[in-house]
Amino acid sequence: MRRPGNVPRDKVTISDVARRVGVATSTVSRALTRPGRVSEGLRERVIAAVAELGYHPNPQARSLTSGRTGCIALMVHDVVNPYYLGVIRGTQTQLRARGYRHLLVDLENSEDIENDALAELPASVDGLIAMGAHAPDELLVDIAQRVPLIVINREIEGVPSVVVDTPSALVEALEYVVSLGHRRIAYAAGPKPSWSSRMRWAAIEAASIRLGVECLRLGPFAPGGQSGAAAADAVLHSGVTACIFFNDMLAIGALKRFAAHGVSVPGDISIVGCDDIFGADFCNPPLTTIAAPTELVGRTATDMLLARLHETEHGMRPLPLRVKLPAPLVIRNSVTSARSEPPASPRP
Amino acid sequence: MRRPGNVPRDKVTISDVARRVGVATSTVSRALTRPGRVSEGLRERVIAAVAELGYHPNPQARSLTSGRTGCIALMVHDVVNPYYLGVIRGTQTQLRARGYRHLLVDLENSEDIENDALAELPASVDGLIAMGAHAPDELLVDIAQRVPLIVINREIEGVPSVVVDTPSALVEALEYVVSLGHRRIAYAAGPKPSWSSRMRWAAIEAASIRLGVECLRLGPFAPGGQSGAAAADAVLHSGVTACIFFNDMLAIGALKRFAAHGVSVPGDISIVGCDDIFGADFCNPPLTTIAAPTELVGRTATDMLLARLHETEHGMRPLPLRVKLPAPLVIRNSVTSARSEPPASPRP
DNA sequence: CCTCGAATGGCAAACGCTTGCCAGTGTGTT
DNA sequence: AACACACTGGCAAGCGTTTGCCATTCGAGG
Repeated sequence: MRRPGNVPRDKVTISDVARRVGVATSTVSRALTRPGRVSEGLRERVIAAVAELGYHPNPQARSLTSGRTGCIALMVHDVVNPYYLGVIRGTQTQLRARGYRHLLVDLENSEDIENDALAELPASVDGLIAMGAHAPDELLVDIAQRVPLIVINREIEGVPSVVVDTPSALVEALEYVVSLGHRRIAYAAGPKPSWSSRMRWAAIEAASIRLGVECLRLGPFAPGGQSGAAAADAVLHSGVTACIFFNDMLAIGALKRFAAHGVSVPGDISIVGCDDIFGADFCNPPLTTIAAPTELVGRTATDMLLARLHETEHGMRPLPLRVKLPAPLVIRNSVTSARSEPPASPRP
Repeated sequence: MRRPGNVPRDKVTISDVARRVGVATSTVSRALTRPGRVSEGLRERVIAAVAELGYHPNPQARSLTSGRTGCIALMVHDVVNPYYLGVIRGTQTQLRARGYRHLLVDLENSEDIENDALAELPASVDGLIAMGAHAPDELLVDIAQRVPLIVINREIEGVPSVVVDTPSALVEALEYVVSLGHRRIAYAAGPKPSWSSRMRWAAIEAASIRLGVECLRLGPFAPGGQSGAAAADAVLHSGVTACIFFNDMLAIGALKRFAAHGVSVPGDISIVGCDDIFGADFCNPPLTTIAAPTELVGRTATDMLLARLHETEHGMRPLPLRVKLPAPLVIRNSVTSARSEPPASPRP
């Protein structure tokens, strides 16, 4: 499949194809993008010429006229957090299947970057999926009016969203922990602006009151692994016998710290994570956690976005604005019965 | 021609700015993109008008004429593999700093998708970073002539590359394992078309001959976690006392299988992984592995690509074609001295 | 004073494609 | 036979920028 003279092939444009077939460029364009708008025979001849010439439509030119870029942006707060992996895969798969491209925007945990992205992106993509955005509601609502937007793990009036129902599962987790005899429990909170963390705490707090157990709120902690150490220390000093962590990153980070301090999990302290990220099943001990259906989240968000895109085109009726996906509590080995006495202070 | 879709007509274009300032659009364009081409005073007035009107250049139109898209694609074989996380972060950071956008293309482990991507992408991006590409050399060389391309973890005549020197570290690992008394060792290979896996095996094989130990080649195995189980079984049946795995995904997958079979690591069998992915440090036991500097890999590849882009523009001298990054062997707890006898056969 | 060239800004032609509108051709209906 | 109309394809006007080239201005050297 080598080309004559191995000279870089000149750009072949739609008019080359048109000339080859002996029709107008508009006809080629329609043959390629409006199935049914041209006769089948012509269409085949066009396809043949396209293949023969090795024609690839220029996406820039295409989007300049059509106003569509064929590109969807996914904003995540921190690619390095494996939590996003599933979501990325989910959106990617779905997008690819529908012929869209995937712009991944890593916010690197920075609100400045988030603001920049939110300002620049709407002009270059057909739609936006924002995950764990920290921006204020109004900004997001504003953006949603200019470009189809789906937010993940956050609910805003007027912006379609998909959230995973971790609060319910967290309540279940709390009940489970309490049923094992724990009476003093902590919640290691995620970042202040995190909608998820607020929801999680609200659910846990309410449930702990209902169950008549004491539940402390620790933190906030950054969601990265290093903060896990700080969280672990806070947990230790709080004197609780069990702790629910905002997410698995934190929990795993804490696990390492506990190990370093010689604190046994779940012997000395029981912990439950959240999200069931990569690693939660093979850390030591394997983490009892809430399994977020991340890939499904990605697929669902993408479907909603795509549906929205086509809704505009075909004047369909509005689609569901909010989807809440269930997340099962998965019990592994990081929780056990409370001992009769509070845990010893950290050993050397 | 009506505007497509029913987009609110609030688009501010360059001619709005031009009108506001009282100059031609070409002048606005130059004020914005050719510093020094217009007088400083005018430039400031343009900037002011831009801010006042809330003008954002239309990226599509811009790239149509300029031929630049401001977009770089990163192709990875499987986003779900945490190995890529660091690389993604590295490219992302660097790209952002230089004002480029980041198209993430997940190949979903499919060569079809890889081929599609390789065919479509060059038209829509300014440059390409391909990680662990399976495509034949010629195709990659061909593409490299049309669009700046950097390959990661693969070396091809005529295509700039950055590779991690895992083979050297693997030799070191082998020496380490042998020094601990192991004499029958296995290498659980990665996918057939993987350049990395071939290089790794070549290095290990040569070293094992030099060291006078027996080294079996098992596999190939897909790099995903599930294949770890198959790999574990193969290892068990091969009767070796130690195994070096193509990567940590495989090793961790095997670890789970070993645990399920009641085979102790490193008691019954010693294992070493490769890459030091997220999780390698907190699995059970923590994995002795080769720490690939993934984020550095991403940054380096990006720098090379960007340099190449500007080299073309400014006629600079050619840049380094190949970079090889060292990867340290990190010793944790999955390797121990060989027992005097070969391990027992798998227990139920 | 004249000439020359750097500095500055404008004109208009692309860039490659999509799409509203129109014209020519059949086919079915009355 | 006349008419309506669906079906095809072509024309040409953009889409919002960039950029090659030309015109003007202005200061300095001759």
